[in-house]
Amino acid sequence: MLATFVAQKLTDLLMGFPNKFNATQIAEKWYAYWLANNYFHSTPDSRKPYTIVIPPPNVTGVLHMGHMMNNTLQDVLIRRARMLGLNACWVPGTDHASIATEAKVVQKLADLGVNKEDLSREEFLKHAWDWKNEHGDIILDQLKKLGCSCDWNRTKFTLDDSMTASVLQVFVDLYERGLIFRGYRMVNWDPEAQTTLSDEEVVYEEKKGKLYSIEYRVVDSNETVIIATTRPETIMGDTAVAVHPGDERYTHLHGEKVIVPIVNREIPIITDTYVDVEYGTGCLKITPAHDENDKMLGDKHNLEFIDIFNPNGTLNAEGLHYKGKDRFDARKLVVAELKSSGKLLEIKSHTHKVGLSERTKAVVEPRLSDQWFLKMEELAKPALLAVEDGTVQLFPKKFINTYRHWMTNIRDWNISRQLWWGQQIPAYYYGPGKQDFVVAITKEDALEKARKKTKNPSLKGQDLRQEEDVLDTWFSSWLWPISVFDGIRFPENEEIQYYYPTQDLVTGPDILFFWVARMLMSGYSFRNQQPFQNVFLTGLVRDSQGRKMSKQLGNSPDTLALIEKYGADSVRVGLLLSSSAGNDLLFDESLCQQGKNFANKIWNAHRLIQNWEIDDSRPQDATAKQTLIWYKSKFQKELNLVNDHFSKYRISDALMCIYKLIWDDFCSWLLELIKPAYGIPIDAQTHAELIDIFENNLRLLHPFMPFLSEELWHNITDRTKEEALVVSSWPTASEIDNHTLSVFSHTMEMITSIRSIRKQKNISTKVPMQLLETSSQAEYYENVISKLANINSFQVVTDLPQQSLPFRVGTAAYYLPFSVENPDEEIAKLKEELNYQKEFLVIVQKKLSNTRFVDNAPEQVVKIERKKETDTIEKISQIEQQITKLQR
RNA sequence: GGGUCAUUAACUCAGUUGGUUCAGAGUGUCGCCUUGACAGGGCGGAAGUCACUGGUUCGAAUCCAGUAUGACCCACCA
Repeated sequence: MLATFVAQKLTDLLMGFPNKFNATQIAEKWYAYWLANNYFHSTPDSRKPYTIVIPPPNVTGVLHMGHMMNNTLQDVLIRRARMLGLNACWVPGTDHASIATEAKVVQKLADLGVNKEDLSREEFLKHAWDWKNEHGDIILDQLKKLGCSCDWNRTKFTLDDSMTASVLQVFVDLYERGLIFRGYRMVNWDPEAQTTLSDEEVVYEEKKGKLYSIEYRVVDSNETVIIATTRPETIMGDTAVAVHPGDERYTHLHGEKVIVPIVNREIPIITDTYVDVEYGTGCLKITPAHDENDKMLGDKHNLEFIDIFNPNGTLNAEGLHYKGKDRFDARKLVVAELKSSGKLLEIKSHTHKVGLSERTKAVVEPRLSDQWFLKMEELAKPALLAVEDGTVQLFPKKFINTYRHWMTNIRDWNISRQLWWGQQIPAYYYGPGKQDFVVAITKEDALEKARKKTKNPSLKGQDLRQEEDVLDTWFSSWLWPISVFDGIRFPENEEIQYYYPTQDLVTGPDILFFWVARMLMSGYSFRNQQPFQNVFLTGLVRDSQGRKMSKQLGNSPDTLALIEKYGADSVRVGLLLSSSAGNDLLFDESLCQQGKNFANKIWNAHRLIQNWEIDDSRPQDATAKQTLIWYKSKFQKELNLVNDHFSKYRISDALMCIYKLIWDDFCSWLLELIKPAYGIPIDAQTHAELIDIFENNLRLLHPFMPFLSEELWHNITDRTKEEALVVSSWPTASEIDNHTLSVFSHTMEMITSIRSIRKQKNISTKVPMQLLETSSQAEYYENVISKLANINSFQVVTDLPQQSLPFRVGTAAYYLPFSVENPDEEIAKLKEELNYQKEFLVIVQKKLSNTRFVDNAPEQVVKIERKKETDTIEKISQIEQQITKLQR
């Protein structure tokens, strides 16, 4: 026994194809080969382009599950497009991610004992670029491990000179169109990164907090009013107390003043219908500098604005003796002071939503400040229309509603950030304050403009001060599909004309507004055309318990370890098997195992084909010939399905079709039928056709499992053919032989039924099969049944055998002549089935005797019902005969 | 508070215009098999009141209304 085993293993080794393979080796080998042959590189030519721009991952990023999902999908699409003969171009790149990267660099410097404040802008940026040059390509290298076939020669970075040039051009252009302006507004302030954030960069989380009731004494009176607040530390910034004008409890206090505790400032009681009478005491403190709604009231009632915070979230001089304390420490201290002075009446627990900075997780502070804004309303119009009229299609469609809602309620975009890592805003101040400025791409242009504007030709370069702020990261990425082809600086260049608009965009719904919507706006604004035709929105990758993957929970698998363990092909399959468009996917590692099993199955099928001994002199085996004819049609049928799935972005359905085609139809049916008896060589004709078929399987498989398919493509034969699978062609559709398909399918069902009876009755010998000559019959392939169901003869009989085991496929009845050991049991079974059929007949006949059905239902449907009726009657008669036989 | 989507087998999900014997797939599970590609395998089986309640219809997993549960989006009341 051991000897045979060892002999087998030796044979394997000699043949060069052991029953296992090294996925990592294969991946490295072929990725290098593809790169060496420049297969991923695209230049404009006479073919139709198929373009995808990658959603640029942050340079700070490492490959997480979301990236893997996303980029696998893009790679599947781009590889298939390449095989379809399109000029496939996948533009890769990274995003400079200003806040995230700056935070990383600040942290790194801090670890070295260096404060950002001690560095000049230039010195800091040098550190930042060093960091980028060292770490920026990590994620791109990881994408290569996954097999992504990006055109790496085109790799872009949102802070590249060419990209920055586009950004500046756009800024100046929008400014000149009157869409960019400076404004003193309430913005979201991240006290940790010490910058503003756009509304989209604020994430709200439900937090348990406290609601404090504080007593304010009315001036020259013993009366008090009670206000409720979640932020008692902001009382230093209070400049009014508001009540509803119709609230009778406070009518007598209109026009009076109250004293703010601790600061002892007198502030007016104002009336405004904004105040909710029902809520709390109906009395509201107003802190115009630290709350959006309070600012609105402050503007309306001409209230004083008192800003009590420093940019880092500590209190400034307005905070009196709490000056320098952090806002949360100050809160505790203020509460303590109020408590000791008896002004604090009540503390209730209270859950409310708190805005957090998406990048730093710091609690966002509403803060009044001078910032740059972009007016969005006009820009949004064509972008909304494009989605509504179908010029741009969203998959899945459900996102259209969300999109519309956002686009019709769009607010101005705060585009300035108080950071250094990013594009510095090209605005130049020439006066003492920030009132007088010009906007220009270069300092020279700015100087010229400033001279004209001031009518002062002696103005010098050093009189200009460039705006310190940089632009929001998204202000460069919203131009991505245009700027990667230099389409803004050089609108007529060949590249942009050829590649734009791109075809598909694959990204997560979380950046639908951040990015997708804005790209649409910039596309229409700067090229009068949509930037892409289809947007495929993937779901979130969750863990098997449905939880979001996050660092805190530690439930996000190490992606590189997964690739290492299962191989990139298997991980891709694992991800894709469970990813329907737009729905979140619950990732379980077992899916990768399933992918690996599939890879192994294919590997071994190839090994079988490869190791067969071939006999040139033998004529083609009839069963094999028959089976090959069937498989070719089956393949065509599935190919059509796969193409259809692709057109609807049902990528996992497409993969499942291929999975079943290869595993079930190819391996379980075709190979089993073609396989000659042990020791007999295969005929050359069959083998050659088999290789053709296997190659076609590999073509279908390639977009999903690029590495393994490429490896087998080169292993399987040395005939002349396309040089590599990656640049070979996707199978083309051809005729389907429906007759063969249906006969084969009937045959397969018969085989399954016979096997089932064999299992039940524990029959392992060869048996004959009988059928009544009077019975209606379907076509089937005897040789196939003989081989796979161990049937040795097919007898047509005039009378039902006395003792037999019947089975039925459709309406065709067949019998295995066996003595029935326990007729009663069989009769009982048959009677049960008889009852079912009779009941079914009643239902069908009831339907058919209903004139409303016959009159209203489409003819085809009625016809089908009539067929059901005749079929069922025939079945009933068969079963009754079988019962009668057994009863004798 | 406003809105969107979902709920189908143990799990993850399909189910297209309401109509095919429509209740499906993959995984898992159970039983049997195993020296000739693959135990990461083969063969066969079991498994669901389509969330619930009504309605429309000749006919509902599918359409409508309501309820429950969950997810997400938007806006936020101190």
